[in-house]
Amino acid sequence: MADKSDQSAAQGAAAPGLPTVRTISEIAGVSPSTVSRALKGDPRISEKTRAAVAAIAQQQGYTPNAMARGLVTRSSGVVGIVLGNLENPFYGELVERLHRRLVEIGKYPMLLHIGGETLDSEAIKPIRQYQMDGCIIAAARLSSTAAETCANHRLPMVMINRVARIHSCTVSCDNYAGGMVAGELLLEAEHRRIAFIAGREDTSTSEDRESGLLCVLRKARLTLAGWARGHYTYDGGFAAAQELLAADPRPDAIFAANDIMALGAIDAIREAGLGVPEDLSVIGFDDIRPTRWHNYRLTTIAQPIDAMITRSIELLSERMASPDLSGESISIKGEMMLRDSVRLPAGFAESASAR
Amino acid sequence: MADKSDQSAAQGAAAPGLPTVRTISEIAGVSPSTVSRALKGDPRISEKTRAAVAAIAQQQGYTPNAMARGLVTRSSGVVGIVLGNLENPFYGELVERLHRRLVEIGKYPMLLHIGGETLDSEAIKPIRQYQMDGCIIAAARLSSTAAETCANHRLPMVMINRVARIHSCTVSCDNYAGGMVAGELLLEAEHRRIAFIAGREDTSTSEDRESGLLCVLRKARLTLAGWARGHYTYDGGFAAAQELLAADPRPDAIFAANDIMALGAIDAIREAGLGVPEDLSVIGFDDIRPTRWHNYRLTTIAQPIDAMITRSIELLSERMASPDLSGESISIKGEMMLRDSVRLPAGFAESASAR
DNA sequence: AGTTTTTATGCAAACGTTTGAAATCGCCAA
DNA sequence: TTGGCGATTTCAAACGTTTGCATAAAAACT
Repeated sequence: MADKSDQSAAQGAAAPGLPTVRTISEIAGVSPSTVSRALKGDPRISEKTRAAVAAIAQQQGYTPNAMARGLVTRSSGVVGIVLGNLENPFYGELVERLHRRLVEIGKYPMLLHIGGETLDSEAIKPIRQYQMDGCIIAAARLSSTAAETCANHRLPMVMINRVARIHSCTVSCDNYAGGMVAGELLLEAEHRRIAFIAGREDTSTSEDRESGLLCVLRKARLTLAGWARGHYTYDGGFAAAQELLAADPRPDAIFAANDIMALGAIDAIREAGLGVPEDLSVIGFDDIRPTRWHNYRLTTIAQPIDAMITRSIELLSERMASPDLSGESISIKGEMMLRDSVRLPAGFAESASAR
Repeated sequence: MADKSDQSAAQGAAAPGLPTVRTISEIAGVSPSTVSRALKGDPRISEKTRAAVAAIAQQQGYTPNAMARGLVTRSSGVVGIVLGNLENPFYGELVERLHRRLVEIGKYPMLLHIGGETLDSEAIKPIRQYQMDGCIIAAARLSSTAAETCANHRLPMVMINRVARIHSCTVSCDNYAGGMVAGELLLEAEHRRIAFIAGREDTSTSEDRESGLLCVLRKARLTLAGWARGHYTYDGGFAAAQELLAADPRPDAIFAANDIMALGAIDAIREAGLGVPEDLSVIGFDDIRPTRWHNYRLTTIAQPIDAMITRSIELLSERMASPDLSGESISIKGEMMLRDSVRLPAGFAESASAR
């Protein structure tokens, strides 16, 4: 009794002292190392003590200190994430599911950056400070020094929705194929004057989607009936559409490099007194939630977000296990979501459907 | 090419050995403690050595290991954040700015949870594991055990957009006043049959906005001309509006507890062949981006996001400095954004304006 | 010159965990 | 009885910082 109160006084003197591995070890009457091993199921520990330790840990509400662990294992359990502009709901949907999957594999996401800008070395400082285990980058570019830093650190890294200039992993939608599918649909709908609204400059997603469209047009011996830049924003899409509508003859269909620009385009078209799809068809890319809003019902190519995340997590996990695996690029086909913004040819009752 | 391989070899030689405080101390010919103090500007260190150490640290690309530091200072530099459903763009805007402000005060945000559900003790585990310095919670509830855990830890915590049941800090828009302003505007526009679309059950935001409206109606000796629940989603708002329109006589104005439901309501009204604002006025709450889309131009009460974040960061900082400060609740008035979804009375040319 | 003060730096012990190597204990065979 | 083996457990040294206290050197008083 004397020794017990003594002990708890010694330990508990610091009042809100959370239980540590030492606390548990003293209660269980074993050494700290045994506690550590018992809790992670090391086969060297007898079942009896394992159970005893586990019970005490549970009862004391013990949780290992991730920083102490990280310090010695040199793995923090933290994964950095970088997101594109959240004005685009696509990234909201992405981060929501990404978060869930990361937690499932025992990693916690730390926000490194949000927004479209290029990542400088300041932005990625926490990667080193917190010895992050890896990094997932959605739609942003790294400055060359930032990329170099990551490479030097052998930081496992996967980029979503952006093909890599640098040696690393990439998961994206098959943008080229998506562009082709969009083009084919518009041709089938008997459009001949097809215009394109591009995203931000120098982004592979926009360029590939455009290339896919151009490929189909070329086969049909057509050329683009208009081209404007919409910067991946609603306002940009709106302005781009206005510009395109000013042409004579005006286009009879618009393919926008993403949904949010397509929505802007629809509004511009309607504000000009024209109808979608009666006067112009519009098709987008991503399949964000607002495309399903009754005012729009935008036909679009859906990015396979879940599949993309699954693959990203796989690639990342593999590289966290063995950092020297080489870079890999995965592209996944998107799915056409037929809604009401494209005037369909009479006999068009294909398998494709959308809700 | 030769120099390139050379460089990478030089880099890779010391390969996994990042510079530590010891590396710097050896180069500088001082002790590790001096380096530590020099780098954080301890006045006991002479200016000369301070400069020398800083130069070497800079040149070696040294960054202190946050985990080692956190272990001894018991402050990790990590702040947990919890977000509501990102389908609502409000949270996207919030997190984007919140991130920026946190980084400014040297804290890094770790994502604890995204979505509307109640936080259980599993979800907040990282708070203890990573010894987080604080936590910012937007629009989610804590389970009672989770709340208890936070309280036990004296975890500095501020809730945004949700008034606290538990003892903690709260920053929100003045929802009651906002509801009144909305009601007053609708009355001034000579509406007499005003309906309300509520959010999720048991959320103070929705309830307060409704109370504000009711207060104004009562003063005008009116009662609610309809009430439906929209669960804070577009689809919910759409369905709620359909329900409200079925009444006879139907309402001539709808106040939705948030913008995204209001947008759904507008679409439902239009789909019913009615016009906004010719046949019904609609007013929302939040001022999310899509309210500015040309198809909607929704009149709404803007939440003062920047001010709310500023205050949140202040409250949090204060409590990280002295954890025993008592809880505090701040509510900030929102601003009416006049757009086109409310039919205005002829002589209405007030100062209020919106772009 | 001796004593006190100031100023600048170093020492060593933490923080909480993991982990390779060493130690203890039965137990069996030689 | 001794040696050896296998199964458990403990020891002690890391990991990279910070920080109270001691120390050394220099400066300022008697």
